[in-house]
Amino acid sequence: MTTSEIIERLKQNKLRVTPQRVAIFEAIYKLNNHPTAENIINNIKNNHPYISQGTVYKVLDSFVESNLLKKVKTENGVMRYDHVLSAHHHIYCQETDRIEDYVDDELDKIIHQYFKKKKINNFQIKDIKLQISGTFKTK
Amino acid sequence: MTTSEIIERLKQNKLRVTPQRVAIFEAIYKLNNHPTAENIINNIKNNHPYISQGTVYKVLDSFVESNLLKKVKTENGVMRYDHVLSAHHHIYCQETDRIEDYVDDELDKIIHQYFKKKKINNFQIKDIKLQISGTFKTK
DNA sequence: CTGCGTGCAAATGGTTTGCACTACG
DNA sequence: CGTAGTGCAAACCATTTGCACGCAG
Repeated sequence: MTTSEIIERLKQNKLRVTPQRVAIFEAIYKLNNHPTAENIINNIKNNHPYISQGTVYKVLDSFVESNLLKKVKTENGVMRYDHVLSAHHHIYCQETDRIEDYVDDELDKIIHQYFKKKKINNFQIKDIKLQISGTFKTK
Repeated sequence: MTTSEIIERLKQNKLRVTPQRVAIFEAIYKLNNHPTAENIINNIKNNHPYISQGTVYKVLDSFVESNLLKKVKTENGVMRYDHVLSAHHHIYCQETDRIEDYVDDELDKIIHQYFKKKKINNFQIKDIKLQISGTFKTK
């Protein structure tokens, strides 16, 4: 994603284009493994040494507000920011703490059909997410 | 669960029996909706005014260590403690913040079979949890 | 020029920790 | 009795907030 595309993206969402916002946007797309706020701050510091972490949090919130990102809460309670917007599940590696997205329409269909037949008492399902935990094989 | 059963349970797990531990154990079984540490502290204060919250956290950790409880981290980042030990999923009500357990062997079987056929690249699955979000119907 | 965005530093809040004291076994 | 458990208060740490200043539109 180029800088001008990012600027376009921000404008579309009626967000003022500031160097900080652009830098944060770039960082998230560069670090495309669900970075934490800390990851983002560190990544930005390389190119843009002057950015305050309060701002990073505020910008991230504004991105979430505008649906450019999703906030994901992890096992150990730190937020991660996810730029994949379509519905997807998460694969979580217990050893390396890595999170990968997992999209599987077939699986979604199976689960969806299952719950079509089998209702849960007095509950209206809006969304189902899987968390698949395990380890990456280091072949 | 009676007090003597609780004491038995603690002994089985080689945990010293103290009034604090018994009180916390009781509270968790009374508040059987995945209480937070805060819920537990408030509940205990009614009968046992003198208990420090540091202790509550330590006791909860020791219970988790001994597999008497499971720690669950929720959307908004607070820990909840869950005394259901068998594998289960969670139903999360977006309106009331309520969490219910959901056990469904048939569903587990379907998902398990699905992943038997369809492997995920270089990943060994240890555990799959569903988070079912939605709202309880207020008939 | 007007107000949104930024930087800074202080506040927050759930959880953890260190240490002296207590009481279980 | 000795050691694990407790109470207390201070520390932690990711995140949030308040406010004065700066820059985008």
